[in-house]
Amino acid sequence: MSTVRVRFAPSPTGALHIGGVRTALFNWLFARHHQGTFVLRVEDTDKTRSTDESIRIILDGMKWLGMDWDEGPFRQTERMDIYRSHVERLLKEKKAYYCYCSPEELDFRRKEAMAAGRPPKYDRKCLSLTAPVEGRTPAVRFLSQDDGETIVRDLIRGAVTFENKQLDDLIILRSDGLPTYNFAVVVDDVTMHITHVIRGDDHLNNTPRQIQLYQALGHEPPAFAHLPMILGPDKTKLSKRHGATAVTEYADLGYLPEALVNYLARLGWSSGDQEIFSRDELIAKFSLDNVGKAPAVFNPEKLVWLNHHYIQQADPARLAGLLLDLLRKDGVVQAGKEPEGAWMQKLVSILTERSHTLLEMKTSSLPFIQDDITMDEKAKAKHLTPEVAPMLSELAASLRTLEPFTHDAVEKTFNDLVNARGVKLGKLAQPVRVALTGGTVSPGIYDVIEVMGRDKVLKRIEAAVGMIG
RNA sequence: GGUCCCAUCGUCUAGCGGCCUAGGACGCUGGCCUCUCACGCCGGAGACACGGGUUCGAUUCCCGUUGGGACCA
Repeated sequence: MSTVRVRFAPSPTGALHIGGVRTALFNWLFARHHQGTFVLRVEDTDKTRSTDESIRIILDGMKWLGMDWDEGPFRQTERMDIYRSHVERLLKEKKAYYCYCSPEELDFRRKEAMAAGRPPKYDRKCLSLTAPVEGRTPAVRFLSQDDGETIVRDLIRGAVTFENKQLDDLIILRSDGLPTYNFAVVVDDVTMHITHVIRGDDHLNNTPRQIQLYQALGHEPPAFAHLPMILGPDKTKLSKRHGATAVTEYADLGYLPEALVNYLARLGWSSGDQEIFSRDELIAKFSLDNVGKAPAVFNPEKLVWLNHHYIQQADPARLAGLLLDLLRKDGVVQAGKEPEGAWMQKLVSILTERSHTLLEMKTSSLPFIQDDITMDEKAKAKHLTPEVAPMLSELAASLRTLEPFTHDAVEKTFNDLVNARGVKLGKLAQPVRVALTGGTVSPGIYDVIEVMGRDKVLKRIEAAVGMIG
């Protein structure tokens, strides 16, 4: 079997989109599974909408997700000579012809055809031309077959048949000298020796034309695999109005790349009942045979669940680093004045369990990092009442001299205190929690006290007592 | 409008003629655990779009209908 060569070919006209990432992922997994080559190609012929900034964002997104490429990134704008020489060849072989029709004329005739109930297909007016039309720059059209049918043998859909008479002579080179999408793709895939074209479903209708181009160019078409689309909750094509759709946004929202990869892999692909896949498992188990045909709705809740799972699995040192990045970004922590690494890891370890995203973790870390807390008035009214003040004072007194200042020792202090007073633990723990964090939700109170440290703890309990005053 | 694709719980999916009174996961929900919130554990509700065939037997094969999507303009 020949070596597998696949490609991902995004247009740099904006952010790296979730749908695009899934396509990239399946190509990447396919390549890695078969120990093949993964080519990255930037389809930037649309000069008005393509930007270098977009290219950078796309490459960053790929790197963030751990999808490395073996060749490229190639840019179509650097390959114009290649497209033109292929156009020349087709013209010479009479497989293409110049077309001088203006957009207005084409539009008029199209409407005319439709009004007459005929398919709006190019009428080959210019095919019979023997001399150039004065004062006009021609486009080049591909002379397609009008008899028989073209069959797309798709690895996911099976054989899909198109009648050739439905296909019209597509423009391969525009009058401004730029190749059209369908032509550039074919030339690129031929010259880059792509063996498997794995792409979105939205290109299935383009495929028969492309197959004809392969044939005209004298090349065997690659294998095709058309992936089902990813839809928004309203079952239409995923787009901006569905919320976050760019990979970078997920990074900013506090998602781990492995969570996004795992989630995207399971969108349209499955391996029995398994939900959690490591990168290596994905590579080992990925197969086009297990890709579904139906479009999939993007479900943010399941992504959150996976993210939570991967946060639990992640190395605390790594999480501490990511958390620090977020804190720095918000200006909560200044560069050069970061808390000690070991302490950050301890903090992370008590926050991990209830963090579904890094953003959540950042929020819950604030009482431990900042000098001041934001007091939730409702929590204060409910828990910081006059009758708990003496108990809080007593606790502060005990904690002032407690050695060692650890989870277990703090626990003993709490137990002694509530036993002596004959109250339930919650009667003490909740007021302390509110005093220390400003709210009613936090990790276990002994953990909170140990990690927060004696100074902050005493200061805040005393402040709470003062507030009850 | 034409062409093409698709159709299992709300969502992601398993199922490739009998193992299915349809399995798993997210979400929802009842309970347990418990210093709060989570986590975790145990339980529950919840789907084969419809109609014809084929077959001893259809979620599974074929046809049609309906519904959704994409592409071309």
